[in-house]
Amino acid sequence: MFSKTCQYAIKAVIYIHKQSLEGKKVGAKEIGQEIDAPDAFTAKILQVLVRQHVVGSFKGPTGGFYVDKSHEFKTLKDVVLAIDGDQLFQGCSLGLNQCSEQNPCPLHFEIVKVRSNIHYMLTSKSLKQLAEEVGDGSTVLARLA
Amino acid sequence: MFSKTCQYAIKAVIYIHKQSLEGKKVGAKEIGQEIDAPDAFTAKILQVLVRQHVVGSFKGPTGGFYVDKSHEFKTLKDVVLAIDGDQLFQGCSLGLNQCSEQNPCPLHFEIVKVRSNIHYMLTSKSLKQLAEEVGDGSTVLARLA
DNA sequence: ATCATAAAGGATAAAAGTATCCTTTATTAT
DNA sequence: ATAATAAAGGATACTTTTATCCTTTATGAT
Ligand code: FES
Ligand code: FES
Repeated sequence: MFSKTCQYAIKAVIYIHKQSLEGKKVGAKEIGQEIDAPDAFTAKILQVLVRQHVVGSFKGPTGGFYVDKSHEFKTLKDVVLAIDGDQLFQGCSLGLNQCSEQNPCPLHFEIVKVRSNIHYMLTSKSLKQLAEEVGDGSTVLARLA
Repeated sequence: MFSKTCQYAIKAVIYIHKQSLEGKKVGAKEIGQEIDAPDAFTAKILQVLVRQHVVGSFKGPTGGFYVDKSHEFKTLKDVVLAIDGDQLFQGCSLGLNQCSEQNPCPLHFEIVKVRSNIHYMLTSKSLKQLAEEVGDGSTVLARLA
């Protein structure tokens, strides 16, 4: 459903939000450790997320990744779009050159429903809410091996 | 959502069903052309589907791929399981070592709903029905470039 | 000013997924 | 029996994704 890169991205963004709730900036290394992803690779992913304004970053000592008011309306959908693009939302699930209502593939009409669910999943909760759920322990970003 | 290989597999199986409706066996080459997939690669995928008893095959002249009574309860879900495995159905969408209700990732409870939709999509219609829809032109397996 | 820190960027490398080609085996038609 | 056909299998190549490492740039602390 999501590329491995995108899974990392989702977890990273939620973790950044969680730390930003406490006003903390976090480094790529720490993020990688917290979400159980290789840190150099995590850093690469974060570069993309910063370019797409999903999160902010600051260089130098006391630097790191964070979110502020300017990111408050970003959702998981923006994360997915930034990393995996719009294939999941726009493309034909069977790989036809485009998804078309007039010339549908055998899965089209069911896929439309699935997509609607996925869209809801990725937009209904704010990243802040998701971060709070991790904060209070009701969900987790990593698990012991 | 599905690997490219799996997209090919789904289209191939539906096409085989379509031809079997008319009692015809079909070769890998023809299948590849009809579903717009490389034929040698299509042949490889078909080997897996045959091993998993999703379709049948017969060697030699007049040979080819087909389905009969023994395949009548196979669904698209079996195709996806044969090619992509159970990651889509059982795995954690965020890549945690396993999906767990007790220790859920932030997307878990929404993913459960999405999965239920996907499961329905892949099991509610028989492969025969899907083949008929392609047969009567209401859906398509390929489109002109 | 200098140094330490952390993100950004570039260059590779390793692994997985996708694709091609050639040989072997089973089956049919002659 | 022989030749032709088509799937099965094996080896190899190409591409994309995932991952690592090293250098450069920006910033803050001293
Ligand atoms: S045409 Fe295939 S999903 Fe719409
Ligand atoms: S724990 Fe992640 S999907 Fe269930």
